[in-house]
Amino acid sequence: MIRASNKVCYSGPEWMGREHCHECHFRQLEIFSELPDSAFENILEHIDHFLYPSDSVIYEAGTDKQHIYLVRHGMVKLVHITQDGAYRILRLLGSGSAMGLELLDGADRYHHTAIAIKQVNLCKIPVSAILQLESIHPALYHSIGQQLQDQLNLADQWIVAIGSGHASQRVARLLLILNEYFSDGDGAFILLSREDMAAMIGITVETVSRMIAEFKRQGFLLKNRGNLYTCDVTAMEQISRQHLSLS
Amino acid sequence: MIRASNKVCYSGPEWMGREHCHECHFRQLEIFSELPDSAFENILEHIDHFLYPSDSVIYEAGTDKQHIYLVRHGMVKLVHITQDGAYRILRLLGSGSAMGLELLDGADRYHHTAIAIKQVNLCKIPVSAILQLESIHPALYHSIGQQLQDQLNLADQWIVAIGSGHASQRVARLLLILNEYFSDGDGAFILLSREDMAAMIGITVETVSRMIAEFKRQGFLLKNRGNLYTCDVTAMEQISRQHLSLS
DNA sequence: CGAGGGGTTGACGCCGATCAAAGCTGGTGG
DNA sequence: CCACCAGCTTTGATCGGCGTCAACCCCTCG
Repeated sequence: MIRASNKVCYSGPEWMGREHCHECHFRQLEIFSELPDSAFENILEHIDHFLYPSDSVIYEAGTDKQHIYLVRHGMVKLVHITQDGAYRILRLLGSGSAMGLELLDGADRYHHTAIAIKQVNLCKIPVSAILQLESIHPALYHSIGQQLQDQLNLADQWIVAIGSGHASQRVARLLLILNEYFSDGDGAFILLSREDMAAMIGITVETVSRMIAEFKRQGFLLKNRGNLYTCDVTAMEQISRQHLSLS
Repeated sequence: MIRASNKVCYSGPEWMGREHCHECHFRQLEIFSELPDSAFENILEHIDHFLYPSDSVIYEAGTDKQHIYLVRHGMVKLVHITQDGAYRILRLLGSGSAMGLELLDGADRYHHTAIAIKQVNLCKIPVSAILQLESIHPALYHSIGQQLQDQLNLADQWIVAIGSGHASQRVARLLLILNEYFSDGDGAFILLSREDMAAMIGITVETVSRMIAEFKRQGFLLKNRGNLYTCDVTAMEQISRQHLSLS
């Protein structure tokens, strides 16, 4: 069982102010893309813009209740922690994703804990501002519905990816997901910690380590620079279908 | 690996007509509960009402594209089938749930295959009718967003339930879900086929059978009548946290 | 330089996949 | 009414993969 790591940090995020909102790509974020300029004039004053360092907690399940968050840049994990301390990563969110949408549908608390993986740049928007915007611009409903649908698709894909197969297959599927959704322009992605990978695909840290090490030895996983890696997509796709036997 | 069973039946559903809509509890279905009576006058003529027998296919991934479905009564499994024939059950839907909502958010095909488990009573509604209703009554956006949120919660719960733990724990969690969401007034629920359970929690048919048989022997799972069972919730909760060792 | 945390590797035992066979049950036809 | 059959369930035997525990390596930071 994977337990919550003690490496999380609760240090406060850096406040980036509000004046950035006018010129920022805010408007290109998915959920606002359909709205006219006029919609923002009275609403911007309520939106804060923050920078969260790696491993910092953005919100915890059951707290706050007042804001939803939009990821402008970076990478966030949504985590479920059970009473006995086991923790599972439910999904990864990147640029353009929204967090905390459950508050818009009558939930009285966050359903997950959100933790930054890479440094995260995000906007914090009061629920009341969203509700107000919705009533004036029904197009926002579409965008939020789209977000929910996207996350549902992610969750479904996750169930398929992790719900069956041997350890090598699950790790291969995880690498394919990282490659597809979280790679930079060069097709390189940050390799997560073994602990995070284990918490995502439901196997132990040691087994993840063995698989990753084996992939490296076989040349399927190559280090670029720093913690950036590229993977052999063809090989991974084959392994994701057919077990790679060690020994 | 669980393969698609050949027991599915493609026999056509029974058409129940349209005249039932006026007096039926249609209006109590979640996604329409907020609309006024007047909203339905011009829309009812487009809504069909069907009865699907057990094991019949309601729709297949990639086909039709024109309708969403509302479950009035019964039980449906949403299934994902991979190219190589492996199949997984993503979730179970009961009364009040909607299927095919992905068509409202720009998807050009169904994302899953929907198959009746028990006999299913449902309404088939053209996408165009929903879009038309939405434009007149924005309250419908709320209901559909709520549906999406509910299904996202289900998927999240599923990931937690099946993504980790020993076989006995997974079976226990599955029984708890059946008991909570799919039991009748007496707290009794239909025990699914071993094959369906296996496809849901990612283990083999034989292992599921061993666990269920053991639960019966220990008195944690009791037969009421027919295929209706009740389970010892306390025992299941304990097992769901701590492995039950055979032998 | 030592301490500490993450990653890697090894040894071992258990759990569950796999293959095989026998029991059960509901449906069909004689 | 019973024999029979097909499909599902249960049970057994075996084996491989992965969890578990432990040791060691490597890198970073104080």
